[in-house]
Order: sequence, then structure tokens, then C-alpha cells
Amino acid sequence: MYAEFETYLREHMQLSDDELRLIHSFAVERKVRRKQVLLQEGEICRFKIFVCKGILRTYRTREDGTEHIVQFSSENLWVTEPESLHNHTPSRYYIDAVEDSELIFWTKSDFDTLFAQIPRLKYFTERLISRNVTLGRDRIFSAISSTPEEKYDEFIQTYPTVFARVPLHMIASYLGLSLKTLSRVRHAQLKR
Amino acid sequence: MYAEFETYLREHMQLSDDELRLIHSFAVERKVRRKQVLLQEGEICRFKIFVCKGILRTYRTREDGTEHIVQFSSENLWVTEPESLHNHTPSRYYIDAVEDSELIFWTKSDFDTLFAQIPRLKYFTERLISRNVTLGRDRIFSAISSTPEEKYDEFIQTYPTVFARVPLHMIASYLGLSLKTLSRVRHAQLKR
DNA sequence: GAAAAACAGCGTCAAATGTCCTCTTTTCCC
DNA sequence: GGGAAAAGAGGACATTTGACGCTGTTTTTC
Repeated sequence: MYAEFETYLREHMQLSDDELRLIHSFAVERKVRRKQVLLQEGEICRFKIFVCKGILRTYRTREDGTEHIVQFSSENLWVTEPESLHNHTPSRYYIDAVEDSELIFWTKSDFDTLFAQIPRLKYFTERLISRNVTLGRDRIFSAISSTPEEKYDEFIQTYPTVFARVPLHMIASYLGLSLKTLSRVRHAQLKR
Repeated sequence: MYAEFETYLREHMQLSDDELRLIHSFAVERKVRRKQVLLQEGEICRFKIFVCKGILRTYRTREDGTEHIVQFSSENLWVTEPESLHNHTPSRYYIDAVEDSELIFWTKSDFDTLFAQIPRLKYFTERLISRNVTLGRDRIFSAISSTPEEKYDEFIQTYPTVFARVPLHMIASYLGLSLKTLSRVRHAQLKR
């Protein structure tokens, strides 16, 4: 499982063998089953995760119990709950597995050590954050400006791999639509 | 105008007199009128702005010309278009002034110099970004899970100062509602 | 391999929302 | 100061969306 991650690292950064070893030394590999919960609401998030295989989702619930997905994370993506991780505050989000998944964990303090010793890793992470900020804005723009049909199309284009692997009601939850509306959109598209 | 900013700096960071002077040496103060455009779609964003006074808005248009506001920025907030700034790509967003405003500008390269020389500033900025990521997530959650009434109430609570100073159609644009729906929500609330 | 749960389509109805329009008040700008 | 533009409320109407209930199918689980 760690092989995928090392490939990813080599593709995105130039690191010395020592640096690669250091990163590996703090990593904890773990396989999880579908539906397994990795972070509960109210818990303090203590880890950063890299997804080697599978899909995770980050979601939040309303008082009425409905779940609303703010993020899917598939292969080669990082997952954490930054607010809880950085401030040591209870998380308002859940994280769980949509599929059986293969993950790599680091604790916050270990990752901070890595940042201190490997400037390139720090720099790379900053770029990832910056890109995430951009994606977040795009999502907000889409949420406030697009029709359900447009949201659905954008989702398929942006996350083609995720699309085929998660149930429709989760896509509806992610897009902020009812399952009914989503199925209407899909039905209408069949005719074209 | 610069006095407000220096107060802000002193409140949030411990900086030496030399560091304060260095920051000041790169700053460009500028007053702008209401509706003045600071960044156009297609332009490359070259600055970071601190708002001393007034309100800016960041928005994007659809093909049909409708404007959709992704952010309001009032006193003591920073504004830029990170995607364009970091990647030197054409901005997809507009930034303009909602009120007559007093602003301080830095170029990207000057700010990078400041980061290199003042680690505390870098650290502080990272915290701001982290907080913005959290706010962005909250906004997404709200957009996909809340009713129009809830969105309106949350907006008032989160941005009480902005709320009183921008026209309603901009609030509707920010929340992703039609002006009609917003005015209906407000009307219904009068009765309670 | 059987029972249970999850998934997703569909119909109907009611409610929410948007569009288009007019009308009034306020603000802006020369 | 006066004309033009902007802002916003409200009515009428059409459309969209969601809630609920039901059904058949697939998938999971033990």
C-alpha cells in the first residue's frame, strides 16, 4: 500500500532518500472497511490521512439528523479536519469510508516535524491548500449560481472517478439537492 | 489611514519597530470610490489588499451576465484573488468597492519579501488562511443544507456590520437566492 | 442461502421559488 | 435642484422542488 504513496511523492516533489525514509518512519498504514468511521463529531482530529485506495467522505449533520457531504476524497488525496486539527477543538464533521479503503495516517505533531525538516514538503502542502481554497470557491460559486442540472454535470466532470462509485443519494447530499430532483435531472438527460 | 492598519498589526502580532517599518515601506495607500473596480475578470491579480475602511466584494458572472458574490470584505480583512495571484493566471473574479473605501496595497513580490524576513507574519497569514478554509466550509455546508430563512439569519449573525451596509439584492446574490425570495423571508420575519 | 438493509425509480400533491411586471421611494450625479 | 438611475416591495402566474409513500431490485450480512 505504501508503494502508491511513494509514487505520488516522487511525482510531486524531489526528495532525498533520507527525506523519504523520514516520512515513511512516521507513517501508519491502515485498511478500513466501508462505513467505518474515522472521525466523529465532537472528537478532536489528531491525524492527517492520505488515501491510497478507496473513497472517504466528510460530512456534517443538521439537528434533524440529515447528513450533508462537504467533501469526497478518493485516491491520492489528503484528508483531515483542519479546524479541529489546528485548534484542538471538537470536530463538527464526521469522516467515514464510502468504500473499503487503504489509508496512511500521520499525527499532527509528526507531520509538523516533517514540515520543519523538509521544507519542500511544507511548500508543496501550501500549494495544495491554495488549490483547495480555489476549489472551495468554485464550489460556492456553483452552489449559489447553478441549476441542479448544471451542478450535476459539473460534478461528473470534476469527479468522474468518484461519480461512478458512490450511491446517488450521496451525490444528491453533496450537491444540496433532494434525491428526487437528482433523479429527475438524470431522467431528463436520458432523452437527449 | 495607515494608523488603523498598524493598530491591527499590533493587536495580532508582536513585531519589532524595524519589522513594522519594513511592512510600511512596501505599502501603498489608496482611496477608492464606490463601484470602483479593482480587479477585472481576465486580468492577472498582482496585489494583496488590506481594508482599513469600507467594503469590497468579490464576485463572478455567469454567461447570462448575472453576478454572484462569493465574498464581502469589510474593515480589517484582507482581500486578493489567490488563484490568479499565485499562478499568474487570468482571474475569473471581479473585485470592486461597495462603498467608498480606504485600502492598503502590497504587490505579491513585496509581500513574499516580507514573508521571508518576518516569520511571524508568515505564521500569522497561515492562521488566517486556515480560518478562511473553515469559513469556506461553513459556507458550503450552509449553501447545501439550509433553507433561505436560515441562510439569511446566519448571514446577519456572521456579518452584522456588512448586513446593514449593503443593498439587499447583493445579499440575495451572496446567498444564492432571488431578491424576491429574500424579501419574502424578511416580510415573514416582521410578523414574528 | 435467506433475511434484512440499502438503493433508486415513480406518482401525486403541496409548498417554495423564480420570472416578469408595475409602482414607489431613495439615491446619485451633473 | 432636477432628471435619471437604483433599490426594493408586491402582485400574478408558471415552474421547480421537496415530502411522502409505494414498489421492485440489488446488495449486504450473518
